[in-house]
Amino acid sequence: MSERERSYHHGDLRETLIRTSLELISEVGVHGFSVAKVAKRAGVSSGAPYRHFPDRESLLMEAGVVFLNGQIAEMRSSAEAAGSDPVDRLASTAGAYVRYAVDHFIGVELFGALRGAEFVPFNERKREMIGFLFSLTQDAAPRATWSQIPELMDVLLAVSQGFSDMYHQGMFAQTKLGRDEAAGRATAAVRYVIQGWELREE
Amino acid sequence: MSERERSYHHGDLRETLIRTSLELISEVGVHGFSVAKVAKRAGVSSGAPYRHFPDRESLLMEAGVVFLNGQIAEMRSSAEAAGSDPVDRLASTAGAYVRYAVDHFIGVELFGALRGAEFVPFNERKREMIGFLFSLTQDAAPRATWSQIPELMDVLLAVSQGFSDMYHQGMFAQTKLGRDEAAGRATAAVRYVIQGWELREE
DNA sequence: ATTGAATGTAAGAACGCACTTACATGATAA
DNA sequence: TTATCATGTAAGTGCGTTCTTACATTCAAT
Repeated sequence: MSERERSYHHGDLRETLIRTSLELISEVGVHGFSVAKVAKRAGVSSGAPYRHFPDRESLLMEAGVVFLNGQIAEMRSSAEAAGSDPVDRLASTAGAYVRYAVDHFIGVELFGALRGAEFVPFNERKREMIGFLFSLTQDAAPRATWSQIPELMDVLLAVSQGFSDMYHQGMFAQTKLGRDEAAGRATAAVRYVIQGWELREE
Repeated sequence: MSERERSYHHGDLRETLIRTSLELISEVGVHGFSVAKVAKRAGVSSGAPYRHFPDRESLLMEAGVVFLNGQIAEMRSSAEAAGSDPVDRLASTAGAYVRYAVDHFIGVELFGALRGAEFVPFNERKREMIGFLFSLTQDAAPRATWSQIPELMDVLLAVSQGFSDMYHQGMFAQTKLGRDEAAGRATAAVRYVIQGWELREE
């Protein structure tokens, strides 16, 4: 493979560029992502990516799709590992969300950059994640009506995304917070939210 | 004043640039902020801002300070208006946080851009806000130990910041969410968190 | 073996950016 | 009035960006 990477024709540049994009983003953030940097890091000329992606956004979107795939997979396996209690499953999933986002240095900005109807595969993955969270939330809050579930889910998403972004931007009151601590706080916060929601007055 | 703005010497360019920066940011976000755009919008040459600010970051920081001042003021008056119940005060403050952030289109990215010891006035305002939230949290969760308060406060910040950023990036499950609805959900979420936290097992 | 398509390179156009320099203007104070 | 200084302008430097164009190389099918 490393021999192939040295030859004139790379052989697998498309996938390499996507992987390299995620690697770059994990260091400089979505905001610092650029086609030129990715190309340089992949050891290829700055025009080469345009043989595989029509423009910058398309490459970013493909990377975003791979990111969401990985995040969803982590969330699913984390829910599985949490056992059968629905609140455990939901809380654990939120922790996985934060861990994955922190590890990849990807925050809410990705969703801002790829908002719009033109990013079809990304939107599909987004819907998949939302559907998964929806069913988890449904199980964890069985008293919730059909219209309350998205509201509750938005709270849980806000907590998870908030922790990810705050970590990502060094915004915690007491710094020195590790990845797993941040994720742990998110799982605890989800429990608080669910428990507090259960005893609201309607 | 409009006469003054037309004359060769503006007369109050420094303050105008700060106001214009916030106006620009509220439309294009912190990421889209640039000295050139601010200068153009203020009707002044692109070099003029450098008579008042040494570099881009300094202007951004001054705008950030004004933003935080306004946000803190809104939070304080919102807490005041909420009455004497400490949970009401805290929840209402979170709503004010979200409303102000949404109105100004400023999210967690600002804290990322202005992280660092060199931004002294900004850090002072940050500390002021944290101190205010700390005391509110303390009142709302009287059972919390000294070390638990920052943890709980981080959850509340994550919720508020998460709602702001998600709104800001169009990331809600059901869109068509207005500013006040987003803020309302944040206040509700804070209540859930506090109530859920109160009945945790230690 | 030859040819054509896919995929790489090198170079550069066109742009926006932060910031600088030389000069112009106008307020202020002697 | 005149000199000084703060504050504006015009123009430009240098960089990084996206994306294009003309050409080079290699692979694959005939």
